[in-house]
Amino acid sequence: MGERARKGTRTTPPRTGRGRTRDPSLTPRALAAARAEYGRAGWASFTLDGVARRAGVGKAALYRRWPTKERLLADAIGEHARLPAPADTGSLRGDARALATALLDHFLAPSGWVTLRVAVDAATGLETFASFHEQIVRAHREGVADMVRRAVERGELAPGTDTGTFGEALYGAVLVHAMAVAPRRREHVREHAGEHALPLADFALASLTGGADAAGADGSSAD
Amino acid sequence: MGERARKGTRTTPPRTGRGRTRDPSLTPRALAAARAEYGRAGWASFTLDGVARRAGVGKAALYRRWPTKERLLADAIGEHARLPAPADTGSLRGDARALATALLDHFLAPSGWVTLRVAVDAATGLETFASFHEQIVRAHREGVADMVRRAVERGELAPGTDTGTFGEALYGAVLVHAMAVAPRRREHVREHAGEHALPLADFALASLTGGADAAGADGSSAD
Amino acid sequence: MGERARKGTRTTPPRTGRGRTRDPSLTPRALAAARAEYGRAGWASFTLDGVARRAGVGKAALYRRWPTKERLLADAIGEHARLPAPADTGSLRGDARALATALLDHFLAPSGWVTLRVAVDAATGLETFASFHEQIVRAHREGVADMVRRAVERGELAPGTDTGTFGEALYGAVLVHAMAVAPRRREHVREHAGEHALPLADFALASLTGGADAAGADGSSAD
Amino acid sequence: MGERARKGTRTTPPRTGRGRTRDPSLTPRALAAARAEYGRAGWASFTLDGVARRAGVGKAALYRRWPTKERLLADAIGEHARLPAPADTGSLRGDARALATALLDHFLAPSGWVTLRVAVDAATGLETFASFHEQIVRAHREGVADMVRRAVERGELAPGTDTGTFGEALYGAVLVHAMAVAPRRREHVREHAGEHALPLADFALASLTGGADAAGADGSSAD
DNA sequence: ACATAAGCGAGACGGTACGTCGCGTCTTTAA
DNA sequence: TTAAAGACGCGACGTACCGTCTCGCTTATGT
Repeated sequence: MGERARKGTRTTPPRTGRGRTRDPSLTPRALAAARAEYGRAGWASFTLDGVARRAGVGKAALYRRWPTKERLLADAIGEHARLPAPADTGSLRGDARALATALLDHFLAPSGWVTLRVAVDAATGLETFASFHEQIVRAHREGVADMVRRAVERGELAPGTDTGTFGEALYGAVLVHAMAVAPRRREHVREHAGEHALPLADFALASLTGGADAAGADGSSAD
Repeated sequence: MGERARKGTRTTPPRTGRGRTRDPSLTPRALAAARAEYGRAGWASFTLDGVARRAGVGKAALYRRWPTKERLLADAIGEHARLPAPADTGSLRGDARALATALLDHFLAPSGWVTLRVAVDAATGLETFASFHEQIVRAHREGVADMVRRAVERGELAPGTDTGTFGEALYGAVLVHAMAVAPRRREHVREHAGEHALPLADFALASLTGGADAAGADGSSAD
Repeated sequence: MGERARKGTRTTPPRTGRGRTRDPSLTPRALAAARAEYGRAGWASFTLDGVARRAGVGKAALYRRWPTKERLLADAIGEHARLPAPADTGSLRGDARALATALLDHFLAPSGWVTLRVAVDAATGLETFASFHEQIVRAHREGVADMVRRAVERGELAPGTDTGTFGEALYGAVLVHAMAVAPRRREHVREHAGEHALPLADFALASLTGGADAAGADGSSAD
Repeated sequence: MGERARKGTRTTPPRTGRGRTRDPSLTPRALAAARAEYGRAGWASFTLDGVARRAGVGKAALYRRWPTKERLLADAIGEHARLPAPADTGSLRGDARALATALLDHFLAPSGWVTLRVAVDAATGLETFASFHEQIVRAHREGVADMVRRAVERGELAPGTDTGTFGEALYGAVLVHAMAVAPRRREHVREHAGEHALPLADFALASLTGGADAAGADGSSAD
């Protein structure tokens, strides 16, 4: 998924075969230049002209690969501009804790705000971000659904357990927690992401398991 | 606090007397225009020319009051971007449900995205938004703490209950829920904010209270 | 007419009074820079970026005054980018010869081709040049009509003489004569514009007056 | 001359043998596309990308045949932008009228403006159009000379009649007449080219025949 | 027959200029 | 002195062409 997904953020490289092939060395050069420019003084110094000049590349070549400045930066800043998906650790609690830790690490990474920004723009309804919006929704909806399905198969949860609210609470708690971190403490907290994430995961789990019989009857997933 | 704080951010506050007096209606007009422009599409669409045009004001008048774009926005947002704070409804459940409903309504309101955008910008670490960052933290931290304190006083919760994670889960769940709403359904969901907010509040409460008395009666399927 | 007409080629400087007045020193600076850039290597080296840089001026200031590169150049190259109109010399022959000489000088001037180019574009039907088209038509139609009217009043021509064909023949002959001059000889011919123009004027006059008094004394057929 | 000259403008003409032979249909396709693009809005709209696209041809194929844009245009125009030459109708008046009609039709034709545009560019002094310039000169000079020579042989004109000014007046009058036609009337006027051309031809003839004895004596060459 | 070599449409490449827009400042007239 | 209006120098934006350079393919020879 990593490879394929990353490709997806760039423009259609459909390659029917016709025409000169895109220089494969150009993309990483551009990304490196983008990181360098961004690193100089943040978004304000992040100029496409600057990136192109530094990379020794034409602006057109950049626009051929990324539709907007933001998407270039997201790609440059990396893999992390994509919401983490749950992994299978063998137990529901393990899955939830791992997911919460990964999410917290993601949001606190230097590149994390790109995700947030794009998420907000996507939610705003800008047509450009429509597809990204779906990705976000799926990340916390289908992703969590899988996690819960595995738990049900293991017998950890009763069938029919509501997954929507659980996912929202889990992702949301981590998100708000990350946003509440003072800027200068972000790096420190990130290094101890696990410790911060544990209570968040456990809080969500407590409601899911402890309150299963109470809240499970109504399968209403408000949408 | 509003008055004092707002004045403080502007330049040379009073005037000794000579010459034309500053138009007192200009400042609020400019702030309203700033909010409108920012809400349109975020920082990218937040243009001083645009604000001046919309407010029917000269750019010089803006620079006479705020030293930078950022400060104008911070001042503009300070008033209306305040996250809803819990109210006292007489019961913890009532407080939580009211808060969740108010939050959801807030995030889904046309102006609600200003909060999110600024939150993101604040999380970015821009110095300009440092003060705003604190406000957000307080909103979900101290605000919820008050709510929980009241519940403890009522005997609904045991003393020493953890409030931080509860607040993060509650605010976060509502936030993610709002972000997951498809753009064209925002208005509709907002009109039924209560139905959507209930499961979110109850989910967070279940974990807090142990899930014993989680709301089972309502099988309301929002939407 | 010169002053007013030249102003007309620039964008509406209507000046209601509000706002900063346009820097009056900027226009001549820009025109000088335009001439310099154009002189470097002709149209190919005539770049708006270059003009702006050389003049120490923003591109926007240029676009505020001239709608297109071509119009800037036309203005820069000068007064001569406007078709000469007949003057009153006291006799029809004098008028015609003066007009032919002025026209030939105009077309052979370094700036003359701008007139031609715009004339062609205007004739093509491009909306932009619609008004310019009218000016050209008037120049050889009404202008010549005045000249003929004066001749009729003097008794040099019979009333009701056809002026349209005369004007077309006169302007056209000069135009084609100018176009036929080899590029490297343009300057030289221009210095002897009178000698070249005389036969052209006389030829047209001969047809108009019946050829009875065509100039025989100076039999110069230029080149 | 057409064949030889055209070949000369292209690069390395022949081919020893090896490799795929050049597509003989490509050159005319490219030239037609070039004319179409140039006719659209002149040099400004004359784009190699556009020519290639319209002709369904790769840019490299164009550069393989013509070293520069200018040379391609010159070649493209060389064929069709040729000014009409006088035909032998049996009488001077018939020749002149036929020529004027053909010229007017030419200038009013959708492709006619190519002649004008190139004429202007040629007059500009661009080296590229030097050869085209000569062609224009010959068209109205040698062509008309032939016409007059025939008239002299028929006894319609006295030997030694000045032909240069006559040609310039005739070609020029038609040219200016065509340029003065309002864009939306071009088609209509073109359908009645004969009626419009008659007075122009007759005007020039009147001067030539009526004023022959007055203006014919001089053989002086100014310059 | 089959390698060799050129031609072909397509289109990516590094550049340069385009015309527009926003910044933060400055300058005008009117109140 | 403040206000609205708007011009100013600057510089980034995203687009379009330039002339060059691969691509994968098609066509013609020469072996």
